[in-house]
Amino acid sequence: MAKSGDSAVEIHAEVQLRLDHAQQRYTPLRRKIVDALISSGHPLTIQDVRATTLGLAQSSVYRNLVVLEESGVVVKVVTTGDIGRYELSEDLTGHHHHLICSRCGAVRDIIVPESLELDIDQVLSKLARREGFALDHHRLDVIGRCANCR
Amino acid sequence: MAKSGDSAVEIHAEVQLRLDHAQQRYTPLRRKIVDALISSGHPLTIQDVRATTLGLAQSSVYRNLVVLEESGVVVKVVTTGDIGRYELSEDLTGHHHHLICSRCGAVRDIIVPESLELDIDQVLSKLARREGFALDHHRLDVIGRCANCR
DNA sequence: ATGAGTGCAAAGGCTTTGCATTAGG
DNA sequence: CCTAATGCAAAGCCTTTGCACTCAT
Repeated sequence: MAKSGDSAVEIHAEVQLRLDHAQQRYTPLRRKIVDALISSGHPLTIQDVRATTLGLAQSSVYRNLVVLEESGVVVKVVTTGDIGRYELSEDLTGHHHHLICSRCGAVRDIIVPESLELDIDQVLSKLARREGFALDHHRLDVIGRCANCR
Repeated sequence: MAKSGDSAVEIHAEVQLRLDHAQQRYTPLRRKIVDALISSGHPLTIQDVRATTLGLAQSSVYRNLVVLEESGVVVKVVTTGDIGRYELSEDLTGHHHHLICSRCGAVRDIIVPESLELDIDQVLSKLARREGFALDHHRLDVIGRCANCR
């Protein structure tokens, strides 16, 4: 499986596999979206994605992101709730968290020490079990003001 | 200041103070909204709030939640991104985190050990500083499936 | 009387869906 | 050929705004 540090070609190969598995095609448009996500390095809005290619229908971007999401290639990132942002699945790029600007919604990826991740997972898995939840993953975000919005 | 464990009357008193400070009135409708949030014990959607009082205009709920948010009484909780949910500010009810059902969006409050909170804050404040962010707060959510949605 | 709060309805903004056209296997 | 993908436009859904009416000071 693809993992942190993979090159673009390796990621594309893994995306191909996942789409195959989901019986979906890896169309040029889907490849462009994945390329945009790879090169940006942070979650992109639909408009961000559209901006990377001229004459790209909005509906196509939405629909393809749905397909990519259902195939386990991308995930929707929830920030301030207004608009959706997408990034490559963590098992393609590595586990990380987000620094979110409460004013402009900008997102930057951050990585916290493995030891802290383990502590968090240990505590949360217990709590989830106690509440009858089937734990999927955790989300640790930092909310603040980015340099531009101070 | 009000803090974890306060009774409803103490919370109402503190809300009154905050609204006064923001030069806003504590109207019957606002009191009902606060009551709904106190008694529910978890974040409520606009429709949840409306359901607590008959013949309550949707726009009034939205507008009052804006006022309450700007006055530091409630905060908007972002879960799966589709619909907004609101809860009382943490300095009225105590710091906590959320268990979020990825299917139905249900939210339950959870409290993690203080020692873990401290570890998280220490790590995140460093990372935020490094990225030029003015840290406001952190958000640690557990995403999973609730007992009903397994 | 004067300004805030409320209800109703219309407008906005992001997202989804329908349908005809085009491309891929 | 036949199904999937795309573009365009319309529809949906949650949220915000406009406006007249009511309430409180």
